[in-house]
Amino acid sequence: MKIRSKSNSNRTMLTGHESLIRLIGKRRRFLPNRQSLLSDPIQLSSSLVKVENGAEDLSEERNDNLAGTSGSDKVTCPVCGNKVRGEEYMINSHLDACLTRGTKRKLSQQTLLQFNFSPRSKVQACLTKSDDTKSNLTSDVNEVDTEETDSIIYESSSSSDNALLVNIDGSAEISVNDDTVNNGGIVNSPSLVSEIEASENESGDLDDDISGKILATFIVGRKFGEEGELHTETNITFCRDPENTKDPNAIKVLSAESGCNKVLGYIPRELAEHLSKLMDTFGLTFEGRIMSVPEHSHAAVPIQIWCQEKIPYSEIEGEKVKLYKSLCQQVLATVRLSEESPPGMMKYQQNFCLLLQEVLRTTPHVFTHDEKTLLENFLLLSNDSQKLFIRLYTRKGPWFRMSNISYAEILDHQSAVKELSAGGYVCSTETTSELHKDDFERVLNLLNVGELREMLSLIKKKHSQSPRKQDSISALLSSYGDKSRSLLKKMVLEKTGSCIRISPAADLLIWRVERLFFCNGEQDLSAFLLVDLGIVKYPTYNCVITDHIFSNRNDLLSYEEALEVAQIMDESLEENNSSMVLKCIAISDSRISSQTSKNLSSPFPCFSASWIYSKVALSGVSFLESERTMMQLTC
DNA sequence: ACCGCCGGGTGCC
DNA sequence: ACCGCCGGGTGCC
Repeated sequence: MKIRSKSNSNRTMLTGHESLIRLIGKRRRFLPNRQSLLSDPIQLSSSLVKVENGAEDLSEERNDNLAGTSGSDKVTCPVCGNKVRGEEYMINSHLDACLTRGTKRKLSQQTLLQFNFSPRSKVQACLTKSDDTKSNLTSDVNEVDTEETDSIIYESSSSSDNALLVNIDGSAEISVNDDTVNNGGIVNSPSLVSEIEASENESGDLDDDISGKILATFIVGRKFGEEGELHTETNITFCRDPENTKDPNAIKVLSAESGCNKVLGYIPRELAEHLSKLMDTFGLTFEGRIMSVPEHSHAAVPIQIWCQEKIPYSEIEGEKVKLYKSLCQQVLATVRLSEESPPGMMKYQQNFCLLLQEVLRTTPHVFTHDEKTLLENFLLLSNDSQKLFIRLYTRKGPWFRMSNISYAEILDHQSAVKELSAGGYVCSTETTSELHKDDFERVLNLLNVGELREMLSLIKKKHSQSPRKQDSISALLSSYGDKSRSLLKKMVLEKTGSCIRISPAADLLIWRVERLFFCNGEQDLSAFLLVDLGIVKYPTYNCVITDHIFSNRNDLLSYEEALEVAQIMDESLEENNSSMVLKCIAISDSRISSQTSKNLSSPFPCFSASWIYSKVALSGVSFLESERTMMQLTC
């Protein structure tokens, strides 16, 4: 293998590694195919020769991506702004170093490469995001000049970094078109949109004044107010809470009965965003009443609100009339949107179900019949079951002691487990006759140190009182050999009580659904919460899907397998495990050569297995090069 | 969630 | 262990 650069390639060990990390996203705790991948016999020595050649090709390809950087052309690093020599691994090393600086990764190398270093490449847009279905989001898919795209991308990404994680072999265009606006889309922030909307409002619809209208919404944030009994038909009033640290637009809900002193909760923030301006700027006051009282003390309470006052249009200036009407429209649109959410549903639950429905709607062709059934049936489960499943899915687990599980919003945990278990969504030690070895050890880990010590003391042996939990566990395991293992299992389960986990099948399937929905491995359900809390705001756009990212199930499966190899490579690089790095290179090499032209025909090459494997091989080779250089230096 | 915060588990540095 | 520290769970004004 040729050492490419005398001084620079060894400066960082991360060459190419960063882009691999981006492809992988969050590491999976369990790789379903880890064993089979690694036990697959591959001729290491012979394929390595090929890999060397392959690596040359790959780096050529990468340099092509860096368009126009042949020879000693200089390019401007988009991160630090410095001029960098555009040759060989210099750019990669530089970018890796730049991106690794600090702990926060705001920019992705891939994005940077595409948007800044390939000015001549044709653009093919892709849509990925749809996690904010509250907004009408438009991303047109068409070919545009890259220069133009660059500017759009940069503007948008400053306000919403993740929205444009567009990993296609090209780039993306976000456009806000007039249709969106006229459809009454909710507009959160971009001033561009508000202006258009304000100017095109005279379209004659009657939805521009809320005076006299009854709006249905909810009381939320009840845990922040005074706990107290609520009653249907109670009259309520509203009061601005500009001092609120979490949201300057906050609107308190007060009980009208008890002299307006009791804070019942707040208006949902999306609605308060607009209502507060109506209250502040136009002095509107609202009243309302409680429609029904939910069973859970923290659940949203359905209410109706209205405003009696009329705005005397003749007395205010034209500009203000426009603002007023636009605010009213936004309020009405927000209310309409929230009407779709069934009562008693938690937000995370709504989001999860929406994600499921969306994926079932857009990519049914990648699932087997059984998988589709499992997903569809989830939507039919009871509220309790859905909530419990989602809560557990987002936790680390995989095993949980039932005695440790308790959620305020779930009424009956036991029957939820029963239903989930019957549907194959969770496994329970109650219903599983024989625990697998790995599973047993994970369950054993659920015991705390005290409990473990207690168990150890039952054995006559003078145990060495090591305070370490892992020591106690291995002591226990070795005390009970294979023969008495079932006895140990029984004792442990007696201590833990009933334990449950998400079933491996459901776990894998939901992971796949998330991956399909977000088109990356970085985002998960928490992305919804981020939007709900207003921590990130995405621009308004519509998804126009022109092509399936995965044309069939097999493409998806081999892509997933490639991601597993990528993760193994990532882990191996991290722990400097050269032999495993070699192994991954060999796997990648054999996969690439067995499905050569596939990625060329795909409309979205970076969602192909070959693409992943090329990155795996590239980062592996870079690692080995660095290692070699280091060795030379130390000799 | 890239935050803050809380609260449990853990250990003799 | 009446500490610090680590790491998981959580968040809907």
